[in-house]
Amino acid sequence: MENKEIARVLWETADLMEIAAEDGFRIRSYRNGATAVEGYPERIADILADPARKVTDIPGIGKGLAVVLHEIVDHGSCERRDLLLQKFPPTTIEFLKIQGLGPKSIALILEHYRISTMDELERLAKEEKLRVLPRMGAKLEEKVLRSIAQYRMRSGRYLLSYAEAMAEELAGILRGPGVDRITPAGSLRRGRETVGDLDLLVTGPDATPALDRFIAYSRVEEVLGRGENKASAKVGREGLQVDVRALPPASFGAALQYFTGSKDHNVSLRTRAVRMGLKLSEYGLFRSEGDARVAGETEAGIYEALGLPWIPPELRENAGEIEAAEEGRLPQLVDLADIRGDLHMHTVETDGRATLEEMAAAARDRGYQYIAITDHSKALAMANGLDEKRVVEFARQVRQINRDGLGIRIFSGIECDILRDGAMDLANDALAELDLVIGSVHSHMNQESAEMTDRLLAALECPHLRILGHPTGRILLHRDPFPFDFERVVAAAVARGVWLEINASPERLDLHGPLIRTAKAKGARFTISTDAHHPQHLASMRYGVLMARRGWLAKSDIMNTLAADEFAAALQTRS
DNA sequence: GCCGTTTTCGGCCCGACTGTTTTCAGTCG
Repeated sequence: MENKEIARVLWETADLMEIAAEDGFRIRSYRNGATAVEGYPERIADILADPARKVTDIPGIGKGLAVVLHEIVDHGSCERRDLLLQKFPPTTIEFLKIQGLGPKSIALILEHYRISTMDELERLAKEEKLRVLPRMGAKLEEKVLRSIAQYRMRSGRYLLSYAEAMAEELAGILRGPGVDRITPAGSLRRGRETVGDLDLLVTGPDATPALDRFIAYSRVEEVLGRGENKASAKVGREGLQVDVRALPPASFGAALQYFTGSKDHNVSLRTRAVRMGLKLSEYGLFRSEGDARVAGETEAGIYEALGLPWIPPELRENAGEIEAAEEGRLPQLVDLADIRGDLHMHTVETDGRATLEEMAAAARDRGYQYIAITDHSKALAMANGLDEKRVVEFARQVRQINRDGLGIRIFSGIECDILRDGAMDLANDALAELDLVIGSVHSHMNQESAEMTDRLLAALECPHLRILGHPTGRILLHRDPFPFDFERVVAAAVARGVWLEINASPERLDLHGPLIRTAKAKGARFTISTDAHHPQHLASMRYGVLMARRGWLAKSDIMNTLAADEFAAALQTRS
């Protein structure tokens, strides 16, 4: 059993405990334990199996959770969870995702009505049966119905990071004699921030046995189909649909192109082929007359035969990329290797899980020249945000660290809350002490568009603000972006020399491709940052780079591709 | 349930908003 699965059981148990109104601190311990397990570099199952090792050496795991971990690894669940599930069916945990419903309300509803599915919850709200319960009213019913609608729209999609991990896991299963390459296609390959299903292409002289290995894999929950060249199944507890295709090397390029999509891109490409007297399918590029094969072994060969340079998958959204390719205007897209520093991260000073030194060491190991430490400001009380006094002390400390030399340059920074009226959460003279101020919205996200726009415009007036953090505030599959006049805010940011963050956290990926393109057209400059709360999160940079590529950005559009001295100089000047 | 310890128990992250109240519980971040 992998750490992720163990953590998942712990998270779920904690949710159930919350609905059951168990002790809050115990619930917290379960969640801490889940985080610890999830992020642990070794397999917990291995440690448990080794009599010379103790899981209780892991911070956050004590005697109690050690027993629980044994139970989970041995039979996939623990006693506490099993007992709770008798009272609250597993589907009711999903109710926690409905805005306006917390554990107390869910417990109350379940006390009065025997329901277990989202449909039944929806019916209760529609039939005005929630408002008869204490502390519930018409407004709540409305909110619940709205939120269920959103929930439905999101369900069936998965985070890019989840799909990517699944693709890697399955590649390990598919690999074998006769298999040369295993390549994810579809929206995962295009770097879309969420993925509906996973397409894996397997090629080699004898690729079909890989389909058997796939079907036999222990994490396959339900086989949907198995043909000669294709197998489909739902994999993992979340039921991600995976299609595995076995392909002969001769048509691999054509299949990769076809299954990468997007559908609209392919339609345009096929239309183009027809105009040229050709015919494009997943089997290759052929002459319309006579069926002679023109290309198919490689993707590049297909594009070339169509008179185009190879188009990076991130651009294949039929959003002008074919025209640009034709005219030789495809951008030289930024690469992960271009990134020289990470400009948004948290430490134990607020809600991060590692010290400044640990984050710096991890960044240095990634080959970065610099980082900015940007903990939260005081408005985020739950995160123990920094007040003016702590900010000034922190800036002094960073200056000292840079004198001592950690092998990487540290910029002192802050992720300062933008308050509801657009004021910054910290006084200007404190912000002036810092090298880099990110301004972010973390509260009152339900403001009307006009109000939110004014709020952001007001924040941009702050002379110390350099970066607008996660500009739309969205949390993927969980919270929609808050409404505001994006173009007006971008125009103001450009005018004031404020850069836009591309937040690389896989739950955010904010900004995304289309907004990035809009902003670039208005002259915006960008930073890509991970918002890391743990050294491992620094690896999320690649997702941010994917967003930038989907936004057609080149290295020169992104400030943290600059060398340390150039970046420091850029911080000094308002461009 | 974890942790730390002045070793066996007390502290652990809190403030604001919302809708439902009629003085505040529950949700959210």
